[in-house]
Amino acid sequence: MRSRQTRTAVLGALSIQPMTGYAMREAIRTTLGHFWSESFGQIYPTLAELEQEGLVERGEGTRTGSSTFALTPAGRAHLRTLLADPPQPDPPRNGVLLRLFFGRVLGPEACADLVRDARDRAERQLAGLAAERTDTDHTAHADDSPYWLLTISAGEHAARATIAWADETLATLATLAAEGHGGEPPTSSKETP
Amino acid sequence: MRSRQTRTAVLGALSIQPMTGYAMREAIRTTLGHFWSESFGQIYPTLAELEQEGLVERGEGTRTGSSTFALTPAGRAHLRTLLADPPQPDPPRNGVLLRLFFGRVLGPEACADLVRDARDRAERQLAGLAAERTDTDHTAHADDSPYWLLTISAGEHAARATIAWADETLATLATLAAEGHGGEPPTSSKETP
DNA sequence: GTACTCTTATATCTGGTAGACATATCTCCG
DNA sequence: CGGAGATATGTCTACCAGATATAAGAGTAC
Repeated sequence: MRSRQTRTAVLGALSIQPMTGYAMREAIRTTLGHFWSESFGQIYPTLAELEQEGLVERGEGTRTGSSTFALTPAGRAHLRTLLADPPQPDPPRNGVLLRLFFGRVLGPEACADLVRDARDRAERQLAGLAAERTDTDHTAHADDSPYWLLTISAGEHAARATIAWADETLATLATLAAEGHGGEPPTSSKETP
Repeated sequence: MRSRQTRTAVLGALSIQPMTGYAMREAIRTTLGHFWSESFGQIYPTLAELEQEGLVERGEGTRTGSSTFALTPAGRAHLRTLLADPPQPDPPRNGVLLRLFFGRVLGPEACADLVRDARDRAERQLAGLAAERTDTDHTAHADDSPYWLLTISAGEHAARATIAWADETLATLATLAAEGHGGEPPTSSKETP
């Protein structure tokens, strides 16, 4: 059985409106992008499974060979069950922190570059979320939008936290660099001088 | 070739001190746990690859059949290269936000439970990080510890952001519940009343 | 002193996933 | 009206995570 969380995302997307597999990927990428991701490799097999189980219905698409999927009543009931399941924790993987942890090998300046990049990304995300926030306010789905705004708010809190941490960290790294904890000698110098 | 980030984590761990595959998994789980994870399925094959390439050296372990791995000079140089690579963004997957996004189907009370759980987890993480912080201060690796503290600080910022967001969100959900946006009707009621 | 069990360490194996790739349909311009 | 590029759709493969099997050592009772 495919992961329950992917099924949740797929059924949830169809609970907003019927759509094709490709459209679903786009919707997930643009709207859920800051906290979720699915790839074709999951979406299509999952839709096929759900069709087998009678939880979604396949309809004609606009193009030959394409299909639009819609939620059946059974599918809607199943979605409620899935949403009530406890969330599965996903293993964290933060490439910036991994590099920073071994920062002594890399040196303070390179670490600072890394942190500045992360800060920039957070700023851009904050701007993107602000745009989404106004979009959501102007869009029709009045019953859903309060919940959508909660997820946007989560992204904003996280981004602001990243920015605050980055500023603190840059200050710390500056003093580290000044004190001459300059990391390991660069490759030009010998191991045994 | 196995993911460069896994190689980075493995070589980085050996840069602290030589260790066995099992010890490495433990070290990654306990020390890097709040921002990284690796499983045996990656660690052992990666170690074998790195040995082939002469980047690590296999030594005798304490038990029959066990091996201790140590960084070679070439391995240390390779680690520097890997750390300089730009971090790979990992696709986000936040189960709590996924459920909250479809919160209309689930109802405000169940959503509040979810958010309270997330808040509890963040509180516990904050406590754990505080413990790690004092540990790090008292441990020998003086050159590494400034960098380790930076990663701990990142975790603390993130956890505090989660707590602040949770408090805001719980207030919002309370008003939603009061206003009677009670989600979809429970399964007992009919679709067309 | 010896045999048995329980815990801990190590390695492999399987299902699931991400993203590259192949294919087909539209649209716009000549 | 025909063709080329853009866009939409679906499949395939290599890789990864975690569960599971296997083996060693320590402790305990007789």
